[in-house]
Amino acid sequence: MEGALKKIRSSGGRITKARRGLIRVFEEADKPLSVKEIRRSLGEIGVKTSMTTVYREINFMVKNGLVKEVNLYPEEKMYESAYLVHHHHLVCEKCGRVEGVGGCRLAEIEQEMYRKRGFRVTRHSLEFYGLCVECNQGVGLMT
Amino acid sequence: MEGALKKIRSSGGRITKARRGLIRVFEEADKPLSVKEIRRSLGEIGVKTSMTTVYREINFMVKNGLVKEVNLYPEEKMYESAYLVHHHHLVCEKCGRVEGVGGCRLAEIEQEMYRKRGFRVTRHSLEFYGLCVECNQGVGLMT
DNA sequence: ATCTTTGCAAATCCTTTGCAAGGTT
DNA sequence: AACCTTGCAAAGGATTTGCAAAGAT
Repeated sequence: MEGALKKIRSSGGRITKARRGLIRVFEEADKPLSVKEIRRSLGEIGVKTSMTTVYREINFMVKNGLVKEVNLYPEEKMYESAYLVHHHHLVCEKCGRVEGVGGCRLAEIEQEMYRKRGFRVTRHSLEFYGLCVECNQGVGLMT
Repeated sequence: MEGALKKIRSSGGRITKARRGLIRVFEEADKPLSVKEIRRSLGEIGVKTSMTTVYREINFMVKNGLVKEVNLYPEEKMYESAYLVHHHHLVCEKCGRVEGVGGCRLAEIEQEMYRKRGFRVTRHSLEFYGLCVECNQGVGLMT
């Protein structure tokens, strides 16, 4: 929260209800959110805003490094806090649940990209799709 | 080409100029294409069509397993042939070039997701972003 | 001949922008 | 007081849909 407020101030921005609300929404979110979900979440904590403001403020927060875009679905942009530690996503294609997983092991592969192809990797995006524990119950079991 | 035509027929579809053209475009593409690029590529091989048809036929081809959606940028859907062998993408953030890389080593990690969390991974999407060989020239060198 | 595909125009949906009013510093 | 942010209405784009004409089998 503090770091976020500081970034806003140092970019010449003001601390408004919408921004406080957004910071809180992203702090409390346990998965990436779509623009609509963000607006709904704001509403749930008593911050009423227009879609216009949500769009504008999300862009502001992305530009200032408070929030990151996440590429889960080709249909819809999702956003999550930029303060989360690096992780990947497990997306259940049945119920839609999204979990984060830490323990990234791509560093070695990235170095190899540089050695073998001269491509200097600065970031990556990795998502797994499938069935979560609950949706997977009984699938493939011989009963 | 043959496999593709067969899939179209077996889904009750007809072999039209647009579809032949699309199959050729995807066979010859060396990177994922946006809807606009697809239309342009069609034009270049002499297949004039409307945007409407491009949208409709791409969706048809995705639904019938000829083409896959690729999640390179949150801004824009991209498409590539579903007949390519599994690969990931290297996206240069300076010049926009996109290369494919084979040699996926995520199988073990996927098994671990199942053992440790019960999540059954069926597919994944991995893209690397950074600077390609050419754009990387001289960067970081002490001259 | 029958059923599918095409392209236009219109409809929809999502996102951005201009601007006057209100909020923050 | 100066400057930033908000929300409305309107504009701009992208994608989808209805429908009559053209095309494929």
